[in-house]
Amino acid sequence: MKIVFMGTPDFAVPSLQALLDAGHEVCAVYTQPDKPQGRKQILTAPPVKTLALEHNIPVYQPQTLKNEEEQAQLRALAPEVIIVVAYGKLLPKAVLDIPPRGCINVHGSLLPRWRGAAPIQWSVIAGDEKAGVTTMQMAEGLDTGDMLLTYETEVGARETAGELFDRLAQAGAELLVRTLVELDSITPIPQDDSQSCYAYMLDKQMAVIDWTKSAHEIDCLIRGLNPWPVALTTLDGARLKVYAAQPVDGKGKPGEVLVSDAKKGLIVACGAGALALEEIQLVGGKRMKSADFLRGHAVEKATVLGESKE
RNA sequence: CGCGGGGUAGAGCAGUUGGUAGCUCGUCGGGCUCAUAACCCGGAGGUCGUUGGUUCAAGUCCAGCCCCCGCAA
Repeated sequence: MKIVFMGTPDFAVPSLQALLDAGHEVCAVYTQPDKPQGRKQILTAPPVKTLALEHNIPVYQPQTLKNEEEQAQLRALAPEVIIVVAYGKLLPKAVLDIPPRGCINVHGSLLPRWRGAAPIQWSVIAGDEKAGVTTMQMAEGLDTGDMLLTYETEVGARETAGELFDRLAQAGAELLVRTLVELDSITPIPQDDSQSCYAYMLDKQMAVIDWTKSAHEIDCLIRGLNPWPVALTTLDGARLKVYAAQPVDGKGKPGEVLVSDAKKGLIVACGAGALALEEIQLVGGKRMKSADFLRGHAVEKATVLGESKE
């Protein structure tokens, strides 16, 4: 099938690869403009662009698809269908109407739950037992199109958003190829709007751990924010990132250090239960196991995390 | 030249006003114990990121370079 592919981050890469492997004619790839990244602000190409260039596929990186010129160009490519995977831009109706078979989107959640920008992370943060990928026939609106196929999987008790992300990216690619094969026989299912919820973009503010919450809730937050932006708290006023933790038994004032031992690591009380911090990182320092951390940093028992100390 | 922290034994950290490199853990050997992530005794292990400079003498001062990391984007 003659396809225009729109996508940007790592999540979209397996899908594009799968389309190519399946022998589809990807005549163009649309992706976000290169952006400066990292400490040195180096202009970096999105992962999808890199893959496209390797296959000598023309790459377009318009700022917007809302103007007539971009739409005309897209029309000239005459795609049968447009595949959208985490492109990062809303497609105007004029664009949705270009391909005869419409636009098909791969979304990282079990719609209508978690429409929006960061569905996978929110699945983990919310403690959902199941997550998945949905392909849908795109409509105007944010992830509101009729559903085509669904892939469902359990979220591992210790799984991080990053791990789930990788699994779903792969599953999404397979689901996409299957969707195209079965397109004619699939009956689109409208979403039940009353069951929908939104996965807003993650920001650093929500990354701050509220120790009055239960150990389980905090654990989900930590896993959901790994590998980015990573859950935060403070130790004696210094910013401390928590990459991984494990719920354990324990009781105390929320945020209080119950155990600080070079062998047992750090155990911190939560609103309900406690968390054994496994991997942490202090400002400027390297990321390490909490036991390693304690060999070089003295943490008094009864210290309270999350308090800004004078 | 966006701001800032850091590179010292396998790991994590100290190292004061420049003067022969320390701590905790691990590791090896021995001991104790019904037992232990327990305890006791002893040992091994370091070109102090790199290059050059100042000095009688530099991990410690100065300059350049490499690498890691946090913030901001």
